[in-house]
Amino acid sequence: MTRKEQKEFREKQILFKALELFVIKGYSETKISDIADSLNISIGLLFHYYKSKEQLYLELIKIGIDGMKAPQKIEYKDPIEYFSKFLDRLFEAIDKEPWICQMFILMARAQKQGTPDEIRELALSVNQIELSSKIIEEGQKIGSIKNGNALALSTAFWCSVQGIMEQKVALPQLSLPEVDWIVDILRKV
Amino acid sequence: MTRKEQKEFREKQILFKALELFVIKGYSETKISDIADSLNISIGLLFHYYKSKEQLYLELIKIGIDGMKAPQKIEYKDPIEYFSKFLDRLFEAIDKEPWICQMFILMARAQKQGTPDEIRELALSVNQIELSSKIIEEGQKIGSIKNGNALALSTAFWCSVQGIMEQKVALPQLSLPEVDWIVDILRKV
DNA sequence: ATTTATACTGAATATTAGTTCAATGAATAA
DNA sequence: TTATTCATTGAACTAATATTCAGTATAAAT
Repeated sequence: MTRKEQKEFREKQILFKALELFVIKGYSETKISDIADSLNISIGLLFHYYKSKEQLYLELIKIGIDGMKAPQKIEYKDPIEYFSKFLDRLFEAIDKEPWICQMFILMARAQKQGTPDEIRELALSVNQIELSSKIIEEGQKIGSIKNGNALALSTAFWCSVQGIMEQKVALPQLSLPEVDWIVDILRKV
Repeated sequence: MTRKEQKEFREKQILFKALELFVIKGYSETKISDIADSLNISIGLLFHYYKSKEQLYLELIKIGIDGMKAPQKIEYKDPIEYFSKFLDRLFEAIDKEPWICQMFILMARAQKQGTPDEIRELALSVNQIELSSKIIEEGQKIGSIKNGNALALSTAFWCSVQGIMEQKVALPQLSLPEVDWIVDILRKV
């Protein structure tokens, strides 16, 4: 393996192990030595690639933000269809790539108190709840989404999705619920 | 104030401040000195009442378990009505006593990885999701709750409730969503 | 009034975990 | 081939924070 390859390999290896451990144990509860040990590398080597634990967190959040900013080309006539398709794709992606579920959770947690300020602000820069409330308002106009405060509806929807992701990580054996069950939070009966 | 009263006062004072800080900052991120400082007492005094930080966590979880085990005398004909009433009461209680919301979150978090084993197992001993799935099955029989894996439905429901509680603590200004929106996860259309 | 128990403090200590660094050997460039 | 760069390690250093403790003041008991 060339040095360039080795570097890229290590960087990714460390990053993804950090993501995994940050999510299952929590950021503060994860020791640098946990990451190093589970990769069978020295602590010194980890610091050779990332200058601090917080830097590692930061790099992950940057990746998460890039992923969320990538234009989601979801075609839809009815906004309900948008959320339905979104969840379909999310669940499908998670089945194939567990790290997507982990990233989803990391981003959500990073927005909360207890996160280093710089990181928290970054994570807060992409606000899924607010974006969705615009689409919800469309749905309310055409009568497919129930009426009421769109922001609160969006909050209920995303909280539900996040809660399910958290559950998935805590108890992987548990099967994901039907997409329709979650979309029913929005759907007008 | 008599010594007995003083003792009880301090014990509660410390316990509830710990609950508040554990929930808004996270257990690991909360320093013993944070608790002591915000109560204007010395660190030594805190250790006079509780022998360790983990002990404090344990005492809180015990209280949480007692609260959940207290028989919930909710009268209902239709299981949907049970969940509706349950949430009504929960939201009402939270409005009056913020610590109930905090306790709800602490219990949920304690069940996840990253928690000291002894505490995690204790928290896992009361499983709201499993209990509710029994009631959901009743509702499926009489046709008021949508069909499908009752445990997964229960999971979706409780994840949603938990997500909303977390949101409430992170951003208290945000208003709670309508109870009906959440119950719609269960309701058969 | 004297003694005893305990609420309380501030400083000292212990422990944990993040970070630095000098040394080694292997890959790359000259 | 020789020099240089860099991946890697393990031990040392440091910072943060949990925990202990000797001492003081005050309430309770004798």
